[in-house]
Amino acid sequence: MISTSSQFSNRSQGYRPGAAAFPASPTPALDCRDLETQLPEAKAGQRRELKPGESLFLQEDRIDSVYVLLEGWAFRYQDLKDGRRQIVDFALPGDVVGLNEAANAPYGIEALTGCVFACYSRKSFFALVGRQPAMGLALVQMLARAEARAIEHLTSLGRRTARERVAHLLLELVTRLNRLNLAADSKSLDLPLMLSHVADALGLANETVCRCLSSLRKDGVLVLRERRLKVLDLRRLTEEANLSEVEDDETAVTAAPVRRFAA
Amino acid sequence: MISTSSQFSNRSQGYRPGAAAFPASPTPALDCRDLETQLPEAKAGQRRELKPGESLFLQEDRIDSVYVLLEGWAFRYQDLKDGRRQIVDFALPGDVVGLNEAANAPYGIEALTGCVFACYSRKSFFALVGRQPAMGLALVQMLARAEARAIEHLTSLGRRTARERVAHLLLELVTRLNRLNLAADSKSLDLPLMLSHVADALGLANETVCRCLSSLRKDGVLVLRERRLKVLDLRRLTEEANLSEVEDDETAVTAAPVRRFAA
DNA sequence: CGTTAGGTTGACGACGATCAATGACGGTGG
DNA sequence: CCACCGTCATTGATCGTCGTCAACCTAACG
Repeated sequence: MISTSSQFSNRSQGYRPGAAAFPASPTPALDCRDLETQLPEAKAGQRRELKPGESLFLQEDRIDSVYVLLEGWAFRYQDLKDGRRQIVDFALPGDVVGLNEAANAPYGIEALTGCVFACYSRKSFFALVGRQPAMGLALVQMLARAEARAIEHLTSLGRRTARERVAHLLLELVTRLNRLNLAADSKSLDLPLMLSHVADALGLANETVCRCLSSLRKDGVLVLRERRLKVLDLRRLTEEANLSEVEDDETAVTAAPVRRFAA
Repeated sequence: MISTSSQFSNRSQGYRPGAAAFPASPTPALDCRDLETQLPEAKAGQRRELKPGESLFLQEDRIDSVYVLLEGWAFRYQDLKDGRRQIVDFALPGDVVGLNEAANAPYGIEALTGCVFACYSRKSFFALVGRQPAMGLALVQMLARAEARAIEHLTSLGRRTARERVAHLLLELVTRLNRLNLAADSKSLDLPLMLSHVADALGLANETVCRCLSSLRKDGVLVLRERRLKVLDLRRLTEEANLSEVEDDETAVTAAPVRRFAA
């Protein structure tokens, strides 16, 4: 192989030189976590706390509430009869679960870290959101981003190689965490993921994920160890991810992060 | 080959003997096509007609309208730079596209058959839907079904074998067409799909799809030839599909079809 | 008829799954 | 303190599913 690990610095500089001029973010600087801080009548919303590994609900459970994830990471998954598991997506603070589903959920939700959810009845959730136009807009845009992610995820599983899938998922998570201001800095952040989570999200075996990560490390793209991800070469990572033809500026790592109200 | 076409009848009988007692469908007997028939003020909605292979919009196009598919089949897809294509889902009459997306769509929509769409501005669409509670409910349930399909699709690509994927997709389409009363009978129906569509939807090569279909035919499960699908053994097909742990009754083939208003 | 698009089948190889062994780490109890 | 254990990460060896390449077939059409 080619020696790859000796020249990080010249790569990590200069990513997207033109990106300094990215447009001012048109997204409202709030998300559904702000229901509570914005609207006093939302205070009634009950809390639900989960420890890592606990479930918010199970596949087939009846869902009558809407949950806003306030803190922590969770994931949606679907199990097959033979024990195979597919992780559908990861939920980060500000994400809403239980919104679209009628009657019985076709999937379960499990906490990855300690989680805090705000619980609303469907009716009161919509009433609250409707009370503030900016909140409705934020919700619609959040759902649109979730759908875009779902489609990219589908494309990953259908048409990307193992290495591309791993790169793509990590890039997605870096992007989302940066948007939320949850990254230590824009290149280094904590991911509460085990290999098996990545594998179950990407339709791969643990060993394959491990090999891809080793190989990406060997090539100087990133380092993922002990729940900590360092992106060494963001441009390379973006190339490795093999994004769809046209990638929204919205989803670029450099997008303006959400500014929190009442921090 | 083995002769496969000689014994349909004994198989197609007797599927789910207990299913005669399936509950009365709680779903409202209408979908977004009924916006026009139900609400005179919706007549203003413009039409857009597409021939097979034409695009409603392309990946990256700016979407400002909501489209209700009135007739025909279409599909959403995403392309990678290297030319690989992933079909995200198929749209059937009554489905709505352009609803969730903010700004630029991360995918394109292409007509599979001749298609007729009703076009609404986002605002007027929501205004119309809001005018009739049953319509809002129908819309929410349609979206919930679409999401459930998306998750099953994701699970297919991530965790099902090629044969399972093919069986699963065909079962899904049979189910949807039956619900819409678009099947000649419940076991035989027209699918305007080429091998490449199935392959692109399932993340497989054309040849692999072809082999799976041959093998399913050899095993007496189904016959797909010349755009016509005959399900010979629905129970077997369901097993082959390797459904997720708990399958909603809602999605069973035997579910009550939508009753159309003002046919 | 020739041409083309799509479907079918075979041969072969590659990517990733599986199986297995080992290592690193943290917790627990002696 | 250290042996013991369980969990998870890592690496190697081997195997199988499915992708790729190629040839051929069929039907539609000009």
